[in-house]
Parts: sequence; C-alpha cells; structure tokens
Amino acid sequence: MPAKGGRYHHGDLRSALVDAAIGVIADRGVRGFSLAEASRRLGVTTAAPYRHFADRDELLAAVAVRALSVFAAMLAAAAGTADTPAQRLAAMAGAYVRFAAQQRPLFDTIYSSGLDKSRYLELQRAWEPVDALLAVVAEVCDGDAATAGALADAIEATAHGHAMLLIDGEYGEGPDAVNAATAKAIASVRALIAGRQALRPT
Amino acid sequence: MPAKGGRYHHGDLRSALVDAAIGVIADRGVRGFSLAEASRRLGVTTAAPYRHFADRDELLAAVAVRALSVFAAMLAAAAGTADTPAQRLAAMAGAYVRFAAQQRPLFDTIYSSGLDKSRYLELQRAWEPVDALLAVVAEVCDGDAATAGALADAIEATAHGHAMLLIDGEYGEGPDAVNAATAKAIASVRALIAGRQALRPT
DNA sequence: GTCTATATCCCGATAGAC
DNA sequence: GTCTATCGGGATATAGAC
Repeated sequence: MPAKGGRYHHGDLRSALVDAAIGVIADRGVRGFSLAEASRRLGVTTAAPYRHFADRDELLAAVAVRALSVFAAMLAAAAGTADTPAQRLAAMAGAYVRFAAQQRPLFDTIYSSGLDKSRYLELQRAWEPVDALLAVVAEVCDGDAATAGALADAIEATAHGHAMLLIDGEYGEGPDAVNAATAKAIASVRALIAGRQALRPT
Repeated sequence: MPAKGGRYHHGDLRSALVDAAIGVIADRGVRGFSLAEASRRLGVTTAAPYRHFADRDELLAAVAVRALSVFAAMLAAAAGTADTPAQRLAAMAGAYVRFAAQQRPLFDTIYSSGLDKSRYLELQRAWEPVDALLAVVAEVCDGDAATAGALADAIEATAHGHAMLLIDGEYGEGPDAVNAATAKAIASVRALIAGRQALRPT
C-alpha cells in the first residue's frame, strides 16, 4: 500500500516487489525485467530490494513461486468442475491453455525465465502441487502406474504445446484463438486417453 | 576462416557472426547473447556487425533461420526412414526431441529468443518447411483435412512438450533421459493417431 | 529498512578515418 | 568493410548515513 506522495514506504516491500516485477514483465517481457525498473515503479531506490533478495534472480524466482501457486489453483479449480478422472484431465488441459493466455506474464516467468531451478529449493517445491495433480488423476484414470506416468507426461506435453502455439500466434489473436486452442487441447487429451494403450512401456 | 593473429579478417563476416553467435548462446544461453560478445570472439570490433545487420535482433533472427533449416533437415531425414505416414509422424516427433537435446542452442534460439516474428519475413518463411512437413504427413495419415490439421497441431504440441520436459531436467540428465523422452514422444504420437477420432471438430 | 551516492561493468549504436 | 573512438544508457551491487 502506497503512502504519501503516491510512493511506497515502509510496508511489505518484499511482496510489493513481486507485484511490481509482474507488472514489469507484463510490459517488457521476462527478457526486459530488471530489478531497477521494479524498484522505480514502487518509488524506492535500487538498493532497497537487497534487504529482501540476495540478487536479481532471487526476486524472479519469487515471482515464479507465486505464479506456480496461481497456476496450481487454476488447475485444481478446473479439475473440481468435472466428474470423472478423464474429464478432470481434459479440464486441466483446458485450464492450462487459458492460464497461458490470461496470465501470460506468470506463464512466461514459469517457463521462459531461464532460471536455474536447482538453485532455488522453494521453486522446486512450488512445482509439486502441479505435478501431483496431473499424476494422481492420471493414475486414477489408468490404474497402471507406469502407463499413468506416461499419460500424465503426454497430457502435460500436449497442453504445454498448445499453449505455446497459441501465444506464438499460430492460432491467431483474440478470444476466438484462445477458445480454439483450449478446445484443441481438450480434444487432444481425449485422444490420448482413448489411445493410451500405445503408451504402455514396451 | 581466420587470418593472421588467429583473428578473423575479410572473409564472410555475416556467416561467421552467425557461427559465433551460436557459440555465445551455447555458453551463456539466449538470454546472455550479445552482439558485442560475438564480435569479440571473432576479433572484430563491435562496429563491424552493423555492416551486415541493422541491429542485434537481426543477427539473432539470422541464427533462428539457420536453426530452422537444420531442424527441418533433421525432421525430413527422420521422415525418410519410415514407410507409412503414421511411422513418419512418430519418427518426426522422435527427431524433434533429439534435436532439442543435441542442438540445444539452436532449439532455444527458435523457441526462447523472444524475437518478434512479425518483424522478420525471412524468419516466417523459414518456418514453412517445418510446418509443411507435419501438415502434409498428417493429412496423408488421416484423409480429412480438418482432423489432419488438429492432428498435426497435437503432434507438434506433444513433441514440443516432451522436448521441454527433457531440457528442463524432469526426465533426468544424460543419454538415457534423451532416449526415454524420445520413446515417450513416439508413444504419445501413436496414442494420438490411435485415438484421433476424438480430434474431429464438433 | 530505506536512502544517498557511487563504483563497476557491459551493451547498443554512431561518426569519421583508413 | 573494418577500425578507432566515443556517446549515452541502464544494470547490478555495495558502503555508509539516517
């Protein structure tokens, strides 16, 4: 919350920096993110962040952690609207694509920030809910653990691919493109489930 | 080809810069690429590249164009080893994953450089052989053009996703991980083809 | 916990000589 | 077609005052 002069002062700077960073990424892309610009937007000096983050990448990692929690919540919500495991998997793939479109700065931070994941334990842990959601549902859907793992990977892969094709503009622009990509991702998941015998390890 | 002093002089600087850029990207990632560093590695000044490229991004786009031609050649070669359309699609997906692993700087330049594709016509044209390969084979495999389009997208998506999971380290490291990811991508394609009735537009 | 000030470094890009 | 020289800008990070 800003204080006098419209500038930030003496609040939860750590959290405010994460918000500001998301704004910077929204405007300039992950590539154009800088700790200096995020500070500027809050009206604090570039020295202030170093009380809360060891370096630039640590702030970026904090953004990724928040992004993953939003992502996991969106996937879980989508899964909650469906009745069968197969429908849950399809709904999650659809939510995956919509997340990419509607929360693009968050999506880009997760997948295109170039962060060294092994350096940030909290970042690894933030992935767990996402992976767990897919894996558990896939297992319920298939029964066999080995095939379920392959099914979960295949679904994650196809959802990610459709999301990427969408933000790359290969489906066009605007809400129609988002709906088309979402439908394609859902259809692909149905096809993968229908043909999942082929996933069985040989 | 280098001249006296081991330094580059008076050859095909344009082409040499593309090579040098690939080396920089291999060492520092797309994110760490700079025109200055590429020049330094060739022993030319930072002013020299501007005779051949309008700006930094134009060199990066030239790298992407070369990367796409290597990529297309690899996919075409893989397709050539198979007898049926379905086998061709599976082989291409496998080649897609191996390309990501074996030519990572090229793969990253294609997919993670953050270039504005609409600004570079040659870059758009460089995509055509890749898209055409997938689309034509998918159509032969399926007959129906609309479903074939969805099938081509789904296959591209799943190949891309498995490639990404691989380079992200989720399948582990080393040749075993590459082989595992390749096998999973191939199996996914078989599953998509088997269940492709679900892709039919509703 | 934030500010002022500063050190250091690297980058993109241009002007003009050769 | 490349070099020398340079401008201008922005980034990370630290030291020390308040």
